[in-house]
Amino acid sequence: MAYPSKTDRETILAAAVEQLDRQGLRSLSLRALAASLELAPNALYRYFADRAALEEALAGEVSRILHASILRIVRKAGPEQAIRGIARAYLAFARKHPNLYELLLLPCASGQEKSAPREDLWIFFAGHVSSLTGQDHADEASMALWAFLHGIAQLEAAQIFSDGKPGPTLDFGLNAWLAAASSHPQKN
Amino acid sequence: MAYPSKTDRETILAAAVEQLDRQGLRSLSLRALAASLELAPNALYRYFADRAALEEALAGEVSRILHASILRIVRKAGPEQAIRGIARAYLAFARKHPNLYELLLLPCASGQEKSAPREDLWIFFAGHVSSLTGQDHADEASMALWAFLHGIAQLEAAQIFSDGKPGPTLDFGLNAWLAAASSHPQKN
DNA sequence: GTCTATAACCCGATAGAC
DNA sequence: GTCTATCGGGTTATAGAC
Repeated sequence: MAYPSKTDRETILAAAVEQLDRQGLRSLSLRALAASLELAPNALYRYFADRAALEEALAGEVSRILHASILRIVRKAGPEQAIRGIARAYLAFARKHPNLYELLLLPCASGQEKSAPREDLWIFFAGHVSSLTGQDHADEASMALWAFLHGIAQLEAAQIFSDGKPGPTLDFGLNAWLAAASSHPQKN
Repeated sequence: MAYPSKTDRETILAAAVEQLDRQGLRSLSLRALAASLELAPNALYRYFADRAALEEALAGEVSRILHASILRIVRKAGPEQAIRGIARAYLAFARKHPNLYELLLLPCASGQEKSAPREDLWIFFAGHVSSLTGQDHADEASMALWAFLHGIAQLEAAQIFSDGKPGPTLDFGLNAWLAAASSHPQKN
């Protein structure tokens, strides 16, 4: 073969994640990405149909990295401490990698299949929640907690918190959620 | 004067809001905006230093529109019903105008003064909350509720909810928040 | 099948004439 | 305040070398 592959999807994605983490999605350019891999300006089109496809793949990567990051931090403990640990790890990731986190909830185009890595993260998350609430209300409780954590992350990124510290707000919401979650009968 | 004014800031912003609402921020272009006003491609630079300045002004517009939209819907009622009404109106706006809502929490650049319209909206919101919680915990409670509502809006925009309906999740979180907010002593 | 080369078309931004 | 002209850079599609 005359032109052996100089790269592959994984290598491209790794470089893209690195560039995304540093500069943000708005200024992520396919040309610069190709140049950093010493490729022609448009060589990436062999691996991704267009920019949207790359962003979609990046969103999956973000879910994987976040999932791994949470697993690395969370220690075995009671269900409530596990939830608090997950919340802390989730927000720590969003704070440390705002440009990556931005892609986690990228509004997906119409009629698009779900990201598998995000599904894995969701299953892990909902599993911990259901050990507190029981199966009956696991879905609502998990979604509500996710929504709250995501809101905290975004408000912090937008520098809404007057002193930059979301601590009291996080405590208020987390305690409210835990009280509601624990008050439901555990039938599982 | 050889070239009389053909436009002004308000006209530009109104047209920008309309184009933003239809096509989204990513595909909002200064050139197309100028063309829609029958102006030269760069005529807008007299009114906005650059694209970031226009987006910043647009974010203020979004806060104003959202504030007005909530005021239009919310009826006088008990504090709890007012909160439920605000939540409903907030999410209705995010659902109806996802492209506008996206700008509400646009991460602001470093060292930037707060948007005045957003501050007005915040005061209105926190005022209703404090009538439930008292002054002592108004800030944490308001921020926590805002974070939750924003999370719901974003999860819905990302089509995370399996059946597309965030109803049960919203009820779970809102009830948890109301229980926590009402349990605090009202000292004001 | 994979990379290179090129070109058409878009955007943001600046400079200078009117 | 608006215009024309232009620069640099980005995305995308096509044609062709290997």
